[in-house]
Amino acid sequence: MTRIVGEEARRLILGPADKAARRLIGAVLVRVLPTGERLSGRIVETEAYLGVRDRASHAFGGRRTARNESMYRGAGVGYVYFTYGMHFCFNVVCGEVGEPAAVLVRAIEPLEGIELMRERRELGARRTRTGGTPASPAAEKKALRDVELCNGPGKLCQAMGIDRELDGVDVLSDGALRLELTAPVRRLGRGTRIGIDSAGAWAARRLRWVEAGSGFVSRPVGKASAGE
DNA sequence: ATGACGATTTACT
DNA sequence: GTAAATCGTCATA
Repeated sequence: MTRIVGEEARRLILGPADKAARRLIGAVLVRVLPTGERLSGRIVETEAYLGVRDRASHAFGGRRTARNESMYRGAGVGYVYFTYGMHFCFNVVCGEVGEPAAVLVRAIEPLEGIELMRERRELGARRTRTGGTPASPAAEKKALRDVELCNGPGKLCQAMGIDRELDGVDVLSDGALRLELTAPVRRLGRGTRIGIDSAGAWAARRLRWVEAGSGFVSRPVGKASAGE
């Protein structure tokens, strides 16, 4: 399948975050490790963070700090932040320079490097549970299925090795983290964003997008479960 | 300097 | 369903 990269891709994602969030479904995210090994996956779930008026956005009200500086650097920049004391989340910035709009990548369908992803996820999970001490027999038996490797914003960062060092990189250049667009995905589902309950009326906006029918999303849309 | 909290994940009842 | 883990960031003082 034809991959759209570089400046052509930048033009396609530049604009309102809701539009960019839809366009990014189906795009391929590629991580090139320092060893040269490749990890990649198709984006199957995104959320739009519209800009300074969006109460759920880190840039709400024009807030601009060291943490969210990348959001202001223009379309194609990656915004990686650390949260809950243990997880990273990855966004693709889609606004003009100075306008902090971005798309949170919430889930990908693993394509390349699946066994490396599994190692990272299982090691990480063990470390979280035991604080670095030897794992219990039960923990050692823990085996993650493919569908559990990247079905959440923190999980995919752990699997792909995305951390603070990749904050601010241009994902439309040939670097350690690359974005390759494909033809638009037709079958989309939408729902409300997850984990933003304190955002008032903005929490009700349906700014979350998934590839319809994908089994690799963090949670299905369209049901009355928490977060919908 | 301090305290509250988070665009999450996991385990447990 | 609920709670714990775990710490950088930010607003307040």
